[in-house]
Amino acid sequence: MIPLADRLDFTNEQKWQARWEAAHAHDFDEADTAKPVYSIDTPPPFTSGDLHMGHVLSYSYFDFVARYKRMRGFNVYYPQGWDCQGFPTETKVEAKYGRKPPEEFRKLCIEWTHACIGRMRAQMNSLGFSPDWRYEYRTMDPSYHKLVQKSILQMYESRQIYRGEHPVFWCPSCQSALAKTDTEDVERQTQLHDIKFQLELDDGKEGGNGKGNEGGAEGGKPRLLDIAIATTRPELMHACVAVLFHPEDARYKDLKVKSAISALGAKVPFKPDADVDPLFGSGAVMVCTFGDKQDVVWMYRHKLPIIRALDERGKIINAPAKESEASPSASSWPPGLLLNGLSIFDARSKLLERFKSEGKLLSSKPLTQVVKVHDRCKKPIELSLSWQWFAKITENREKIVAAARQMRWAPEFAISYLEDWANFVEWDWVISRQRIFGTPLPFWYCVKCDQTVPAQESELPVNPPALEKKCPACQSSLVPESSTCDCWVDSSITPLAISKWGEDSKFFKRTYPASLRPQGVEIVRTWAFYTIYRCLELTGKPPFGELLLNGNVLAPDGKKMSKSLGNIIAPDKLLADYGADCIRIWAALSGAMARDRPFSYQDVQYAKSFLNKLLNAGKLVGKSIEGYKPDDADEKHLRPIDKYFLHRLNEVVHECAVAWGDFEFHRITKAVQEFFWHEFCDYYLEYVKYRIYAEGTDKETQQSKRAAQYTLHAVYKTTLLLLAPIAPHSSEELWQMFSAGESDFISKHAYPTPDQKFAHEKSVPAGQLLAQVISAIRQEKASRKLSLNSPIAKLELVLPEEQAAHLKSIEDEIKAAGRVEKIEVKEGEELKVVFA
RNA sequence: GGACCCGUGGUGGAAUGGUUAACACGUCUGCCUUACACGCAGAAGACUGAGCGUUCGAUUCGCUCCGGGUCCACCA
Repeated sequence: MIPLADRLDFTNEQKWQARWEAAHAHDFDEADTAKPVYSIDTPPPFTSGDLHMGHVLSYSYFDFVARYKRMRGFNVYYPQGWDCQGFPTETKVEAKYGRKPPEEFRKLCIEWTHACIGRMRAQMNSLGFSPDWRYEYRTMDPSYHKLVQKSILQMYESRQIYRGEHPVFWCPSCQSALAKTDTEDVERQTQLHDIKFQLELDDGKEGGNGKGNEGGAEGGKPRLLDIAIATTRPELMHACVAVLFHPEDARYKDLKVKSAISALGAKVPFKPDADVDPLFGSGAVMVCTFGDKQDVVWMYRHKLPIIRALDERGKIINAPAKESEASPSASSWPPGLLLNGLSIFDARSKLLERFKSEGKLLSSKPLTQVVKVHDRCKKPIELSLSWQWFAKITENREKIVAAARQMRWAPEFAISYLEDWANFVEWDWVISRQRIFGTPLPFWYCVKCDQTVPAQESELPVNPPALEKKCPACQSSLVPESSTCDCWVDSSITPLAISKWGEDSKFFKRTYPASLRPQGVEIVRTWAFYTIYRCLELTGKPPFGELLLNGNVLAPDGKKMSKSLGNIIAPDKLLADYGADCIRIWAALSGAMARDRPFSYQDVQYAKSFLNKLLNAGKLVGKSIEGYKPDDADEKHLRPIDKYFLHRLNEVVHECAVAWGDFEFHRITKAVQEFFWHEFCDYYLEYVKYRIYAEGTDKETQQSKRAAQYTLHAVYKTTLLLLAPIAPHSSEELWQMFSAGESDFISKHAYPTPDQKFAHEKSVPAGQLLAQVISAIRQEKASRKLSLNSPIAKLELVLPEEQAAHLKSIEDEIKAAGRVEKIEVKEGEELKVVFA
């Protein structure tokens, strides 16, 4: 018997982590082709340098699963990667080193990221996570770039990826494209102007003077109807490409309109659209390219033409420079109105003045609106057209949803996030970013031939700006693509990366699709959606069997953890205060899936108490079974109460088996804890002490002792096995009591499964009666303020006849655990104890 | 504004179409009983967010409302 520590000592955890690593206890066994493979497509965390509690929660989840599956005989493939590239790193590196040329900057980003990974990997190890680090990957590695580029080329080949013009956020002041994260919302005061447009009606009637008065009948002109259009951006008027109204708007829905005529005389379509707010202004809205994001939505939806209204400096362009150049659709551009080259502000006042003089400015009133500004320069941003790369998600939405439905989602409702997104998505996925620290897009362009030249597969990984190329057709120099991939392009092929897609077909066949994809519920629309799409396109097969979704960890106050609120819980601090197993038990107890839960110190504290209990009970059990070798022959001498506890143990084993199937970690933990602590420790250990401590050498005493040892051994050992995936360090430490040596890890043993031989249904009434009697005695002692070990000379036990039948089999336990010398039974309605 | 999730003793959270609704923390009262005071025993504390409906019966099913959260969109 290896001596156990007096107190819970979680510094032992590092010892076990080192031993597991040295013994390769969690390695995927590539050579073993007999065992079924269970592969986990773990989320590569963004390499910020620190794990947060959300990571701790979700990574604990699938570490439980990995450890459990290993114990169930699976060959578990559990790699861990890192999502390295992206804007936050660029920001931090720039803040530290300032702006640098791209190559140098990228090197600094890589260096920075390696340092971050080092810290995060150490944190993962101290939490006892058990990935197979031999398969570690980083999205910034050349080998990963190669894979991403290969996937891009294949999707380009199959026409899933194309280049097109697309509006992006643009800062006219800094002259740079921005990601959404570069923007912030600012509330400001502006003017809302009602401007007169006209509708050209096509209802057989004829209009008169074009002023909208009905019923006139002069000449063959179409009838015109005046309407008001509300806008805060009159300077974009020349880019007006449509006027929309709500389909149920009674003012417009029954009109037969040929076209709308803008205040600048352009004829544009007049169409219904459900996104128009009929209560705003006149209920008619002009669509310009691009006043705001809604305009972009409408532009795609109604296939409207694009007129660039502003250049990269935010100056007006594409308005007629001379009167003779009035746009073709404008039947009557106002004479002398020259806007090109003016700033937004100047153009606006010039136009408003003009409209006012023409009577087209119907009203102006103040409006509070929220505008997007560049977070650095605080200047309002514009949407600007630029060449970008796209992936065709809109035409594949049904396919993606169908594939998602083939997978099992835990919990089920989480699939609705994906379905909603698929139904809602308005335009294709923009996969290019004008950033430096990202996977380069492997393309060149020939300006002369107007053609796109993809990289050769043999050239991968490739950074186009670093490789000069000639056009295969005309031999002129190609222009390299300098954009990089959106980070989701990298992470949406993790199931392919880990399964060595395109490199090792045998390995791929064994590990793809991944058995499990664990992830946060908030990235179903991105990570899950894009992964399903891309992997489906690239392999023809859905990427995973089931998905396990986790929610977010909130601060103890129920709010989102944030630096500004100062309510962040740091994993390192918790680790120092409680150790990994307590944190893991906390995670298991937070197991309400895909739901947010506040962090709870109570849970960690409770976990600590429980592990302490487990240790102390282990000391008693260890002492009690010292020198005992389990022997099935002892089963013959089991007392009814032994059978009852083996029966209960078996029920708990069964409950755990069911709960594992549903990833209900809290049920597993709760079931084991309650049984072990409040049944086994609080009752059984007290029942058997008299047998364990018995000195008698007679056969009967020895048999009874051995039967108790048999039961203690079975319950304690099984409990450790049940907990091993959740609290691996503590169970490993305590397992030494049963183990053959240091390399006999608990994780190498089979997870308990229900065993019919322990199903002692008949022992249940006696077991329950004993608990009731002991509880009644304790209650009586408490009410008399007696200590629990105070002896009772004579106990009067009142109980109904049907219960009395079971009394005989538990009399010894009542006497021993209750310190009762003599029992006198009386018949009565309900159970009662009297101290005589 | 849209979709989804949640609303149970002071706190965190289980469970079930049917007698007194787990468990933990906290509180109160005893007890240092030879594994454990990070413990043991006992006690108090909940009309299960509000209102309808289905049902013999609902906390559990349906609807409405109120409150909280997450993701998305955000306004001419």
